[in-house]
Amino acid sequence: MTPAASPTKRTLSTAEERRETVLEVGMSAFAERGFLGTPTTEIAKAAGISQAYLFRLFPTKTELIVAVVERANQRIYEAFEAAAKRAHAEGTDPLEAMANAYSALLTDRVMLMTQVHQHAAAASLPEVAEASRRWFADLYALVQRETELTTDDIHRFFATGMLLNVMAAIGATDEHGPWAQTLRVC
Amino acid sequence: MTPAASPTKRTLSTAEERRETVLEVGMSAFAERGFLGTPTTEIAKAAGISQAYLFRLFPTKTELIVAVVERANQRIYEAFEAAAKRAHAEGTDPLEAMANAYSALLTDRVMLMTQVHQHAAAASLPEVAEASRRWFADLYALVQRETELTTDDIHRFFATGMLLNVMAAIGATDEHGPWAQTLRVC
DNA sequence: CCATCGAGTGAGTGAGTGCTCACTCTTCGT
DNA sequence: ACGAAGAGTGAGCACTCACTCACTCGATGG
Repeated sequence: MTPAASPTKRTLSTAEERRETVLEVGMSAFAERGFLGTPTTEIAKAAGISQAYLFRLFPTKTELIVAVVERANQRIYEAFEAAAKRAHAEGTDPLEAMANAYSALLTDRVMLMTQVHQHAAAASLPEVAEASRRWFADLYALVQRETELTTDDIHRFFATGMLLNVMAAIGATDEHGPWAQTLRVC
Repeated sequence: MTPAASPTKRTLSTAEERRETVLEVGMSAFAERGFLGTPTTEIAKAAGISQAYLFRLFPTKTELIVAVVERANQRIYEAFEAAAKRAHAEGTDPLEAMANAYSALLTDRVMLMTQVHQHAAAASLPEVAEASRRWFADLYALVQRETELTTDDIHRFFATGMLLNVMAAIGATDEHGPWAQTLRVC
């Protein structure tokens, strides 16, 4: 049983690779049923590892939740950053670019629901609340730096984003009537 | 052990009175730790009844959750309605009156968190999503009828409300910096 | 070839958790 | 005075959940 051939073929993954997988499938799972509503067994199964090993990678469920939240927020930040950079290079409106980037992210139900669950979980998990605030501050600074808009416009920008979150979360579509059509516009 | 005296004194409550109490303390309990995070035992204890009886009053936990959500939404609607009526009588701006009414409601942490948890729970509980949509539609109709504003202004009104929700949920206060000061204004 | 170490798991465990059932005690109309 | 209807509960069932431990096995350097 000498593994003479295929020197780069690994049957075991590194812990870091596994953590990566767990974060990814964990985010999906949490998005569907919420942080408390999703058991760790389910995430372990989806990641293709035992629950016991999941707890070696993330010592508590809370730590996994916080890691998922951090990653989702980071992804939003990077999308905004890239959109602004592109807009500047192309000479188009950076705010519009960022708004479009956010809309695009929200079409991914996983990102959307992670946002909403994050805000709900902030009440019981101080680490989540802290992370939310930190990324809000960073995002605000980014928008302010890249657009040089008035605080009033920036307020409107974020407010619209939060309304979009809620509309999507409660499943409001244009068919539900004029109210949904009006409130779902960016 | 004859209860000879005190003929009008009732030691038992009616089921309706109990349901009322359960709704009230249930809303508080759910607000703190979320719908899934709050066990029914805790609510029963807070309401001063056995868990067994709680399940006679509300046959499933989900039914209790939906009842709590309905009540919170109804309270918001009534607050808006009263504010608009008062504004019309006094000749002041009805939109401003409703905005103030909402701000006042949000100072009650129970109402605030019930809103946020409702939006998060909408993903897993279709009844909650349906209730959210129904009350949003009613609220929209009310604002439109009472203010005769452009859809753009109504959009801004609701968007601001949702942003306020989130800011409060993640515990953002003015001390957290200029971003919080800007985004927390109505 | 072997020692060492990191990857990985089967099989739990104790503390809940929603919900049920058989039963008791009050109230109230007649 | 009595009996039906309603208020109310103790005890527990069936199941789930986060988390643990003793253990196996594959990879890698010397």
